[in-house]
Amino acid sequence: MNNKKIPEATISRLFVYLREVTELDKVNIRTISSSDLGERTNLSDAQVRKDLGYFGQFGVSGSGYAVGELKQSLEKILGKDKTWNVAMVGVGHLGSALLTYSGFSRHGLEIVAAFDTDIRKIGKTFENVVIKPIDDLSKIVAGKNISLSILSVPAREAQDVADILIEAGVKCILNFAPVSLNVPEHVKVKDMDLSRELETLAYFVAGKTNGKNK
Amino acid sequence: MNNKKIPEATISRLFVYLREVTELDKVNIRTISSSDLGERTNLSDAQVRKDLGYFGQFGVSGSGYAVGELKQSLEKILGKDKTWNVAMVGVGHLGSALLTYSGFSRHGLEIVAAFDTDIRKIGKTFENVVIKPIDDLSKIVAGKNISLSILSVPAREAQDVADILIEAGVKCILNFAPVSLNVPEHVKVKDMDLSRELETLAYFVAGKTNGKNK
DNA sequence: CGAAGTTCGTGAAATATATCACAGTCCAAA
DNA sequence: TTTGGACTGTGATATATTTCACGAACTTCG
Repeated sequence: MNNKKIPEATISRLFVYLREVTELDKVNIRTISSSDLGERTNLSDAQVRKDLGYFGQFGVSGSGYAVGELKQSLEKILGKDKTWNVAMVGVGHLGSALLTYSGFSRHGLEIVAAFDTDIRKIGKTFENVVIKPIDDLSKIVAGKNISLSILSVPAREAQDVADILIEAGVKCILNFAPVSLNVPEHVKVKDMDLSRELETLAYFVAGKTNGKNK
Repeated sequence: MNNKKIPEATISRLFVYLREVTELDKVNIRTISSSDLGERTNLSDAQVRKDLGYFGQFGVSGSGYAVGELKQSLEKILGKDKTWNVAMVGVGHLGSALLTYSGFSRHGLEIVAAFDTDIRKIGKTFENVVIKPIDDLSKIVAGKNISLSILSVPAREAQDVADILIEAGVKCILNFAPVSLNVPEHVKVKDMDLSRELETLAYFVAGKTNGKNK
């Protein structure tokens, strides 16, 4: 194990490796080399080894990585023994879709509270989560020890809601609103700007391809 | 204007700048400096100037950038005079939420076709888009000149569907399925793995904060 | 008009990240 | 055991991206 700062991209890839070895484990594959794992994840063998190398030595020269062990190690590193409570703010189309999305809980992410300003939505239930008014956010977030949040409110409300979340003690925001949030140092935001991502992809194939003039 | 390869991150930020100058334009602010624009987007002034510098000289020493001109230039650079047809595959919770999401069309992204394998969904309409069977995908994608796609099918089907999309001529995939897609060189994929993003955020605040042991 | 103060544009430096390449380790087979 | 082949772990190298820093351009004001 070395002490260098670990790139965020490395952590993100670790989850991909974990996903892969979990699959391998299911089908009783016992061993995998960095190059095979790289092939399955569209990464280079060196990248795989380097990423894992930040956390210790998991491999065996000559044969590769023991799938079961690597899976356990990754789970340990990534805190898969933990469960995270998540607050959802903004229960529109996207928010309600995410509330009913079972993928989160499979990964130890439990949406335990949901909030909206729309009085017509308050009191409704999605997947056992009752929608509460934003005014209750602070109390509930503190009470349920929530440090992760998903923000899917309209752009114009996003900053205000983010401020409330942060004030309440939330440390991470997965931000679906197309705005640049201003947050203090200790809070991490990941922007999920769907239009922007799609447009950015489009940029790189434009010319070669077929957007239409308006 | 220089000829160096332009980072993808730069392009992505250009959309952010455009969003910002569009706001500024609405409220009749005529001029903005790189440092002010940086502050509004949580980026450094140098980053702003460098990004814009890839595409020419838009600024005026001493006063900054003319908002209207910069807006027009960015729109030009980013192909905002074009409209993109988008295919949506997989109309589950998430897919249908995205179909009814108006944010795309505001950005020149029109979802003009939607597909699913579930016979119960086929024929239903969301926002004027009729859900078609995957078997029709190839014909429709070619016919409507679609080069962008959103993939929100279950993980196990994702690669097969991606292959079909690519075969049909799609060039970009916004991939919500938690799998590493294998695609040819000329196709661009952006993974939107919501759980992974949230978990990656969580990793960096863990310890300082409060995931619970299972 | 000239001086003081802004702000841009951009090479150069710094930092971050990914790839290379190979010594050393391990396995399998005879 | 010994040999050949497979594979890891990791410094060194290469590439990519961001930040620095400063000359030149422009604006404003007296």
